[in-house]
Amino acid sequence: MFHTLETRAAAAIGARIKDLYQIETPVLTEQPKQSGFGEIAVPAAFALARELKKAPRIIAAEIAKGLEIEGIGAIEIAGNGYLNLRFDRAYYAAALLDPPAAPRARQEKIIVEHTNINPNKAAHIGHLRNAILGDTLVRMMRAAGLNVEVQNYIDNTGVQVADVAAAFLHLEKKSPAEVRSLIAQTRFDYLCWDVYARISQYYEENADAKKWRAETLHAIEAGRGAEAEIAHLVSDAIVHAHLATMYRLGIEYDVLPRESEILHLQFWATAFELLKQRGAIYLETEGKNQGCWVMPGSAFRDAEAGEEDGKVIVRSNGTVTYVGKDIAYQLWKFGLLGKDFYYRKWHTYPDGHQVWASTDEPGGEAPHFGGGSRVYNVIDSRQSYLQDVVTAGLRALGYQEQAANSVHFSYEMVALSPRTCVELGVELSEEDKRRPYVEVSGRKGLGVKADDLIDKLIEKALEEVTSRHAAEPEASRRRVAERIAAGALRYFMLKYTRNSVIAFDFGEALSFEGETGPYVQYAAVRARNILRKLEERGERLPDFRAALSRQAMQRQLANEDCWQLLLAASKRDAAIEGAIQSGEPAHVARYAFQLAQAFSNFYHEFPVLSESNAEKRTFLLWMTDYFRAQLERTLSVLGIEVPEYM
RNA sequence: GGGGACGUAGCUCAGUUGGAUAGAGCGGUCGCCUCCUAAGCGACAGGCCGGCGGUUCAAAUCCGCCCGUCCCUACCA
Repeated sequence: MFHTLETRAAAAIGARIKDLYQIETPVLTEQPKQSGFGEIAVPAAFALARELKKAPRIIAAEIAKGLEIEGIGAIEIAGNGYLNLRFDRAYYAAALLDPPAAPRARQEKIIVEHTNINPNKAAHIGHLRNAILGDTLVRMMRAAGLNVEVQNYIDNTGVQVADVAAAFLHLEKKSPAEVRSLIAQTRFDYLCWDVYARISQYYEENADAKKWRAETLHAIEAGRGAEAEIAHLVSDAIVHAHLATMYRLGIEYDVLPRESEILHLQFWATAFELLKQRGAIYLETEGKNQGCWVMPGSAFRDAEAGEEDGKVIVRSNGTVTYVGKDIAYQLWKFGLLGKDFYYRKWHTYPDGHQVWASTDEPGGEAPHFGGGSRVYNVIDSRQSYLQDVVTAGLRALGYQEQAANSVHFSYEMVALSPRTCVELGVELSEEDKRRPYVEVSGRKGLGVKADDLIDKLIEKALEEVTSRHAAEPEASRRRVAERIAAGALRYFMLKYTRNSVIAFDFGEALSFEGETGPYVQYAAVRARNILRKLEERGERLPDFRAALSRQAMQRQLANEDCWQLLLAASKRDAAIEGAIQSGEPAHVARYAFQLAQAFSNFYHEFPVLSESNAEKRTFLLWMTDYFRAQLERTLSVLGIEVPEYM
């Protein structure tokens, strides 16, 4: 409703300005610094002052004179020329009594690719940031009525998988059958974590062993031999492990496009032809890139950079780089490749949602994937260079619109605080100890595994729950602890804006107080508790629309505190809309925290159930129920569930 | 060398397209559970918004230079 009034006021003032001065200008609105100034501030007069050569205050007065806007109670001129708008409180509250309108559904498809973890070891905290950001972006857009498809790209034929396959074969001396039984009998993603670190170190000490990598990659591509078999076993098992890890945080996918099919279905060959035909890449005949197909640097860098190197797309031995495959994949996402995958069912989530994986074998019914009009690639900022190359590929092929609709949804890495490294038993150099953070390294096995962190959070949450609710059955306490843990973790990853490096610290991640997920959950639980207590006393929630007249709302909302609280609670949709605009999930997290703070204030200031004035009590019950609904609706966009109790 | 990000309270971070007195959490000090759960609430302390210059009625925000930290700059992904 806030958003509606905001839009309406901006439009009305814009029309007014056009009438008065024949100037068409978008009218910006902002929030007054002080609540006493009203609900919306419009600084439009300042921009007009120069053009009209008049004092802003005079312009503001001209605009305001006789202007009436539905739902706006008063328009005031303040400061050097602000227009401050005050809502008609009763009008506003009456509008909030109506159930929220369903967001207008739009059919054009938006594709979000996230998670995208190499399937060769357990997921770590850096992967969690990616998946949580991506999943929250999806939830934000779906809440706004957009049609979103979630893709998780599986690089199951890449170097990292090859390394682990080679390690099992050559270092661990395991047959495919033995790997199969390891998968069945061990914590396989954790085992691979160590195996990958081991072979990475082995490669460093035995340079000639690196031929295993090339051999294995070759075998995988040909689909033959023990190497290929182990590689498939490893990547499939790890993908299942990753999906299970992410599901603990409520993260689901629609489709898993896999690199093996990009290879087998000749996606690259098709893209290669296109790129050659349209001159997007050229065969280098001299210099260090001789014999390679190269995209010129001018395609993806500023012209000023000039003589910079191009990017190799096809190596001199004829194999395609990762970026090349990524260009083919990006073309497919936009439906520009002229080819499609086949699909098979990969996994059915407990809630019934089906996730599909690509396959090269025709057959069976499957939904239609890909063919989006806008694509978000959630990938960390270190890969912005490669993402620029992918987008440049689209542009070079003449797909300007799709290039413009390719969004690299970038974010900074999750590193480890020096203190956390010490806690993990990692030896740090004197230099590293002075650094603000230490980078995670899969090759060194340095990092915090996602499932370990989640387990740790659950354990701590369970202690807290048990200390408060010892009488509840263990299974129930555990379920509550799991929700608190997931809420804490998701909020922790979302509270930072995207371009802030997170120096992961156990102390901060394990906190349940202050600006955290559990704080917001606690507010929602308390709101529910008031309503539950009401029922326990044999009462029911009144029909608020019948019980609260305009006059009653007018009386109750004359209380400034009540009005400010209601206003804060009503801004949920505006907050989400703003977060989509700015591409910043952290803004939703921040709003959730502010909403919870507002409710906590309400909770302390107004004892709802013991209120003796009947009208006020009904009003407070309505406020409670409204807060509850808004808290739940906001938390669900963050992917955070409300525990039964806390 | 080139490209990019960042520098705001002791610590971790917000700060909308330049706008009214720069905010939050943690940590610190002091209060508040006979009352819908204290994972909560209130109060206090804490700032040359890295530095210098410029643009403007107005700069933490835009521009230039400098200092500092980090990332990228592969025929790895």
